[in-house]
Amino acid sequence: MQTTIVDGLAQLAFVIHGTLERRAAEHDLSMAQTRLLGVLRDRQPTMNQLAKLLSLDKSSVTGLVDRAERRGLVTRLPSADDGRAVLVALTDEGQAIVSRAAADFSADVLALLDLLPRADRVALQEIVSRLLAAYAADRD
Amino acid sequence: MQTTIVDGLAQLAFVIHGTLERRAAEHDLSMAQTRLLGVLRDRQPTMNQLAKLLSLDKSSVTGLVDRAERRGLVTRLPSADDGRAVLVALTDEGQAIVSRAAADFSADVLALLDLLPRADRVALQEIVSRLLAAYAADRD
DNA sequence: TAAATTAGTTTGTGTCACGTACTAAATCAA
DNA sequence: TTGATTTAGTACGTGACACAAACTAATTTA
Repeated sequence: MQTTIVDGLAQLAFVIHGTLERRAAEHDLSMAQTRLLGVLRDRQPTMNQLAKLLSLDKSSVTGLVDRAERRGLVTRLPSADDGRAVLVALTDEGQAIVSRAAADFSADVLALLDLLPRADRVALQEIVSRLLAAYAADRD
Repeated sequence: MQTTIVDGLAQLAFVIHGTLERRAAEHDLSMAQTRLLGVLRDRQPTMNQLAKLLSLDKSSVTGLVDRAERRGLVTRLPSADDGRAVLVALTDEGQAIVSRAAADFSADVLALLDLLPRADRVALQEIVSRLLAAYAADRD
């Protein structure tokens, strides 16, 4: 059966995805909110850019940002360049919560990897890097 | 800041998860519906067992199965053992659609892996197998 | 400068997940 | 055996989420 590697990767993807979901939930974050905060960690995009970054319809982003803003995790700022545009940024609280969730998630994944012998960890990192690079190159 | 192994694995998990989501969507299946049909491929559980398999509240499963049944993908059957229980099973159409979606997803993941040199593919398969085995053993 | 485009919100629809309350069947206790 | 409790499943109400279509306001373009 050739599908072994497919099943394995799918299982691994679900394990990692589930880990993130669980850790995010501990901070009362849904996956949608988590993705929003994650994207805003090193950016201050417009609503439109945000929609592209998250692969969502712009009307979906309005609601997502509304709820995050209501919780004090993000702010809407006017754009200096374009009077129509709105910039979205993390608040200090948003910054703090996403940092904590990311650290928790990181610890979980590192603990998972600690189950492997060191040589496997090193090899896995290299292979995954190559795979993602090839995937990115292929997506052009 | 370099890309860490945690980031790499998270990215890979999202790529694979997104691939499944996209392929499922081509068959008008949400992730929730896809998980439902996937679980029913080799089982005919009660609503209660289904809730445990999917880690959902039983009231959530009622709605999920309602919508799948309305689309003709699953059926509710009476249980011979327990007059309260309801068995859920795939219809022929449900079977067909989940098989097609699984085949499409499999093809995508194999195409992704084809971007790697053969030695990497082999190594990846082995490492992922070991990782999942260790994870399962750890979960006892 | 009038027309077309773009950014964002509003509104309406559907899915999804949860908690609570409910009905009916099965099990337990006395 | 029968009355009380537990269990399986559904109904209902709420809220997050995602989309499409219609709308307003600002910016470009012709």
